[in-house]
Amino acid sequence: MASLFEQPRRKARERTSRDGNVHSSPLGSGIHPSIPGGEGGIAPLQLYADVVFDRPLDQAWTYGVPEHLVGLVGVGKRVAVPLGKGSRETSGFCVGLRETGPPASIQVKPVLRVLDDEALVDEHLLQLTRWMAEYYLCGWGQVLHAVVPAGVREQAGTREVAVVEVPPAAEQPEPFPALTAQQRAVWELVRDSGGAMELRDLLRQGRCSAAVVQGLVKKGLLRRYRRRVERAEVQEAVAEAAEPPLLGSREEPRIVLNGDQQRVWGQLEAALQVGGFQPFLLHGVTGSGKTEIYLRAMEAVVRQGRQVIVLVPEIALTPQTIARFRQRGNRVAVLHSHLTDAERGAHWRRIAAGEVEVVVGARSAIFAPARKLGLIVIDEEHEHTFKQEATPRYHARDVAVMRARLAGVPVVLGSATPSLESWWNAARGHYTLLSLPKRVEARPLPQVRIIDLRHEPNKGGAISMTLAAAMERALRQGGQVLLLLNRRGYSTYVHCSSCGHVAQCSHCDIALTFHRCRNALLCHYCGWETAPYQRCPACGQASIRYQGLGTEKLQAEIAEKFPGYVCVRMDSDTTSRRGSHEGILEAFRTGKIQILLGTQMIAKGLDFPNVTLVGVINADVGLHVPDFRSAERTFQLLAQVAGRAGRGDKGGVVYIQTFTPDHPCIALAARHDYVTFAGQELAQRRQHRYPPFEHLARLIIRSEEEAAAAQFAQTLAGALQRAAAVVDRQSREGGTAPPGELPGPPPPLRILGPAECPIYRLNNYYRFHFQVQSPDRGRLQNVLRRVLGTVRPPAAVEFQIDMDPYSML
DNA sequence: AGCACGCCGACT
DNA sequence: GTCGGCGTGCTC
Repeated sequence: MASLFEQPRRKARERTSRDGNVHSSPLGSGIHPSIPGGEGGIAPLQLYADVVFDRPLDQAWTYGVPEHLVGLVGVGKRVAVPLGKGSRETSGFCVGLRETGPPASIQVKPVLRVLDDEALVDEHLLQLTRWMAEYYLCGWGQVLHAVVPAGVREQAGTREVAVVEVPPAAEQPEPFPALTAQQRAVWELVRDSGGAMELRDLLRQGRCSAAVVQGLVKKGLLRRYRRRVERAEVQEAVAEAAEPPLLGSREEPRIVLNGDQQRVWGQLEAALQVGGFQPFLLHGVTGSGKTEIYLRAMEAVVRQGRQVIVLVPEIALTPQTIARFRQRGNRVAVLHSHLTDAERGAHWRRIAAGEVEVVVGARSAIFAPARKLGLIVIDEEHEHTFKQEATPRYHARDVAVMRARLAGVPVVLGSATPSLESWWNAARGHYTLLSLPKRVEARPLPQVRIIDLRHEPNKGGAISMTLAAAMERALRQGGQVLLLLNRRGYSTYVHCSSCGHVAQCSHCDIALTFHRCRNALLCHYCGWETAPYQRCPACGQASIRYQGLGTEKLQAEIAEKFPGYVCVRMDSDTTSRRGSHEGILEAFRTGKIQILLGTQMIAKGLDFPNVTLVGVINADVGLHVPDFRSAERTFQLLAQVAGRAGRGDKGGVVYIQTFTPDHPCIALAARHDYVTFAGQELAQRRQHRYPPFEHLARLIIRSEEEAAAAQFAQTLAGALQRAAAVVDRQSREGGTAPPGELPGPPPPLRILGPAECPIYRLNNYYRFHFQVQSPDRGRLQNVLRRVLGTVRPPAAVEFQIDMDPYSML
């Protein structure tokens, strides 16, 4: 299949080099020699630039480069060009230069200005973003726009938006023109907003097309102009402090590798010496010393004068790890979500200039402009936070593997509980498996006891007598306790016992959670909040029951049952303030806290040697969500949290409370048996044709108008069928069967849907979705690309494609 | 995405 | 008959 973005090749690269405008050099002088040949009679060659825009356009547009800009343009720089019928000035990325123009039938417009002195992205990042555009089905320019931080582009932290406002009364037309019902509604919306309104918001709120607004502008009832606004997220970031606190830089003694580590390190070291693309899956049980392997690999790469990118799921939870990176004498750039645009831009330039050896960051750090990249590490590769839930909906782990391939460097994916995708890639030989099956210093994995809540005597409350007794014992012996409950709030279910009414969000199909700290009923999906009520709003009876257990209620129970001990709760309610993670973890480390309870954020990567007991209050939370990954998620969570116990000399034990002790993901997590779990789960996935055996895309349709959403879902169903038929026919006629293979029937494309999403109404949107799957990814993408080209949702409806989806709700 | 073009229903 | 709203197609 031909690529969407045919790249002009070699010539362009030679050309840019000759101009002294070498885009692969970091921050060069920015001086561009004038072009020879102007007066000497040699006709200057015409140069053309391929440009992509931050729009859902699936191709590049070719512009002529005027002579005075020939020395300034460059691949990876942004340019201002005229676009569209009105030749409106628009900025885009130059992604190619060449000497042959497009066919004569299209009229070429000129590049107006070159916006950057230096290329913002190098050849590798261009290739990577192009691949992303094709893989995730969005515009190349959109990917570039999302990937290059605002602080790196000009006018950091701002963007230009179209706004409309009602002109002052004196300038309004006289008499007042006649309006359609829709125009009137839209006009009143702007008038009542009391000022200027962003066009995007207006179109969404007014559920109208741009033509309606255009009509109002023509009649003189609205004024339209462009304005530069500061992005909301920048305003937030600026308020935050600059750098994360450095933990005490204790000098770490040189660690001696154990046998397993030596074996694994030997394999990795050899690969690093040879160089070239090599993907590794490092499967090491909790506490097996994966970080030390990363550190050795980093050191080896840095010694070669090259750079390392390390991706971590959540930067706030890894201060210990970062401190260890720094202690090894590396210059480390830590990219986290609290940086201001200016700071982010500064980091970006330092990385590009080679002034940084190690880049540590979450998801987006995979786009760090390391020009001498030598290694990529992804820690906790199974974590879902690597998947971006907004366009472009990329998975940083998959992007990392592609980047490593393009750059020709090794990539290490590490986890105690690998994603089944990665495990399968290792099993089928795509990745090299490295195993650390034992903990360091011959420490045993903690013993796990399952508490069967169906038969457990219970004196009211969430903590069974067995668990309470174990906690008492652990605390008396000076150990610390970690308790996992993966649900925030006090009561997760508020209802009326006389009529059955359930407190629900008025914007979502979601039961509200009572938060006692804020004395409010909260929706965990949209944030809507309402006051708790004494009487049922449906029947008026004073019979409201607060049921269902959350972390707040658990904390209250512990305060009552363990009065002599300090118990702190860690969930997104208590850690929203910057630095609060570090504060709580430091207090736990120094022993000021004896009992730490929290949601899944306490399960990740923490290394506290004095934790001798880990308790899981309810292992079944999350097991029954309608998602093919729920068993995998549950296993990962249990195995990870169990791994927090017994990391010191005192040993440790884990108690898991559950109503379904026989479920494989619980029983096998209790035995620390990832390999068996993965084998069984893969068999299930194969049988049900789920990833990693088939590729899955989710199509999401949403609208505030239920009927409009339903109708477009039907339209889409037809378009999908037709597109699948066309692609089928093409692949049969095109004879694209790989050489050596008989052209068989094309692999089937399964289209499930339309169906209401599991959470049908969310944030006032009614939502439908499709699952489309095929064993052949290219075919899946071709069908969806064709669909994108043939249907356009009406103004009130939004339509998104999520390739390799994680959230199915 | 944003903008112009041209086809159907309410007016002089 | 025309005016103009709103869906459709194109953007080098």
